[in-house]
Amino acid sequence: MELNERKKKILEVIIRDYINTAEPVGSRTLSKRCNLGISPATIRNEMADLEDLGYLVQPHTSSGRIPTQKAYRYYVDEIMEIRKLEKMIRTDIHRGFLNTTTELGSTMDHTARVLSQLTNYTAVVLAPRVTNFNCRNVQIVSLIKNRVLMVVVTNEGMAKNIEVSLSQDVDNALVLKLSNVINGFLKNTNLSDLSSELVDRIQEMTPEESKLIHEIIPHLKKVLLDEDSEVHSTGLTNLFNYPEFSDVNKIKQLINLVQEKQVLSEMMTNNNGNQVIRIKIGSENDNENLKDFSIITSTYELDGEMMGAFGVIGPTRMNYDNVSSVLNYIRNELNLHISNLLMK
Amino acid sequence: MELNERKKKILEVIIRDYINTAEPVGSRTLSKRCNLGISPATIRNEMADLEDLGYLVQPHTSSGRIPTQKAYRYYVDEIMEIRKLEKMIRTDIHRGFLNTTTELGSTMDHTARVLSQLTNYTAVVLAPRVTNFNCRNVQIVSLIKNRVLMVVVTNEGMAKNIEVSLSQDVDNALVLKLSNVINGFLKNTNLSDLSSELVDRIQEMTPEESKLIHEIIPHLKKVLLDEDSEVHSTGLTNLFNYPEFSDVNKIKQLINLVQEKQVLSEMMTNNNGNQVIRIKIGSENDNENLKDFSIITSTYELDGEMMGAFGVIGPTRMNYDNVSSVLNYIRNELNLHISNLLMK
DNA sequence: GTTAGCACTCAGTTATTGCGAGTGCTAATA
DNA sequence: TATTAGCACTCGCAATAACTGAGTGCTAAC
Repeated sequence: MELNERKKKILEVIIRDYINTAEPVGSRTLSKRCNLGISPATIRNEMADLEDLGYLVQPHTSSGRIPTQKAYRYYVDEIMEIRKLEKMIRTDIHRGFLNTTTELGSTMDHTARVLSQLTNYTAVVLAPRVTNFNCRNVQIVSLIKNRVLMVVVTNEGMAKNIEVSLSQDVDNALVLKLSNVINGFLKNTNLSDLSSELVDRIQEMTPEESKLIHEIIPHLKKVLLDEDSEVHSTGLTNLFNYPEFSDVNKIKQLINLVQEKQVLSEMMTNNNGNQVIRIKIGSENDNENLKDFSIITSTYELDGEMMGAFGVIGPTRMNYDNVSSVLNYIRNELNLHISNLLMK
Repeated sequence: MELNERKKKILEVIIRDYINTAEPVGSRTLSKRCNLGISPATIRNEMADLEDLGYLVQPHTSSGRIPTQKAYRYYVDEIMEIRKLEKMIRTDIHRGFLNTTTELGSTMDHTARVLSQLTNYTAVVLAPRVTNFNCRNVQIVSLIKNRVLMVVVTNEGMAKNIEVSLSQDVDNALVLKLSNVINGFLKNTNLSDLSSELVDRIQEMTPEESKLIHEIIPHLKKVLLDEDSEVHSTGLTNLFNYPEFSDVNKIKQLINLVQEKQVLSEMMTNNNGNQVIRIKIGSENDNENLKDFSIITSTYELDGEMMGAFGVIGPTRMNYDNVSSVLNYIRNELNLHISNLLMK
């Protein structure tokens, strides 16, 4: 399956050209562009070979060739290299991160914005999921009458808020009591372990407290397990400028995809292979709505532990090396920034 | 400018028909549909009159007529009536609100979803802005090292969270001190009045406290004044099904509009005329991006005071009476629900 | 005032043609 | 043997022409 140098070169030029123009590439254009000093006729022969091998197809008999998914995969694996970004862009990005506010959510938004600007595709960023971490403490703030706000804080200093209406009004004393009880069983437990059985183990509760706690737990669970709020995306309209998205149905498909935050979230976190930059091309994606797209993702970490993911969605005719290079750099920046923001 | 009964009837049928089909209405079709027992020829005469008066236009010489913006305005003002929704739908909506969780944000989301489902257009809901209310107290939760979370609670029991990184680490004692100081000047002040001068009036501060407070204030301002988080919208893709949105540019325009949350927010709250249901047709909208759309909005209240707004964006060929009727009912439900949720 | 009849208009569809970019094949060439 | 020039062929696409039909305005009769 190994291609000789010339075939490889020709394939590379075709892919690069098609990524830029979205037009099928013909032998004449190619002959001028690839600087190999070979005639269109020779190139035609090579192209026919590449077509036999499954790297190229013709949209119709008398047109130029376009790369197949297999070609993109070959390009990604064997040809392209992750570049170091230009100094100027690097410092731009770096400064941008320094200027972001101190809130986690806005850092995520910023990342998404930078990603979509630098790539001209749609960016998705997943914030760290609070349920991956251990609870340090829970603070309860009385709002009014029977409503309270619970603030769950992890050891790393991440916070999540849950509003709850209880079946009875609360006063300061009750807030304090509830607070003690909840802290009693949540402290230092992993937030994904939240279960009612856990609560039952606590013995020192009055019936009243027990009742209220059992009202609270479902809310707590629901909000903590809710993935939607962790998904930040931008640059949806970027894609509309590409000719492959002049079809309204494809746009619909895309919008639906981006709105299904849970699906996005799953898709970006299932990391098979442990590569730093993961590339899924067209039908390599499990999700049906993504069959026509490519997605490149990466992750950011804190003390070597995966915190979240981020990536870019675009057409299969995606500028793979630029996106990979950008992701690679952003990853470093994000790691840096997150470790300043959170602490283990 | 007053139209006689027959012209009025004809105009009504044309508008209704065009709203349903998006096709220009011809005299023959109309003659069958309007049951006035008049021939196409007569209708042609009447239509010519209506065109002269500015209520109708022909897309091209030999086609049927479509209503002008003036016609829609006439329809809205003089013809249509706000209906009472069917019993079944009413109870459906009512039950839906009862089932929403106790959190304000999710009530807003639910409202948006119901609106877009019932109207098949795009729904926008504005949550109450915390800056319209008086602060009851501020709670500070230490997150980690130099980071704290401030929870601002209003007298009505609304809460807003602000994450802040300070220039130095905080311990419990410092949190308590800061908490006292901030409560000292925020308690019972209107949250929009937040200014640095306010802070200067407080005398009993150590230089350290003063420094930290001055670090906090800008964040506080920024988050409290931020309107973006108050805007909930759904049903963007609903509009794509209408033939007027088969054009990608119009879709882009729409998406940009919905993403500019601040603009949306302003647009929906500037209430000139104090009507319960406000209808803006096409170019009646100030915003350039909305010139091709119609928007119907309403507001919800607590103790007679305006809390927020909600509404529907659609084509100028909008089903004005259905949307108005739905908004009218939702308004009541929302008022009810909000007064259960918040308290004055 | 209303209507039937008729000539006219014009967007949209279908059919026809010509163009051009591109191919595969073959025979000549290095 | 690999490369290339030449040539006939293919086929999408754009431009043009012809056709269709829904709808109009006008006029004359009712």
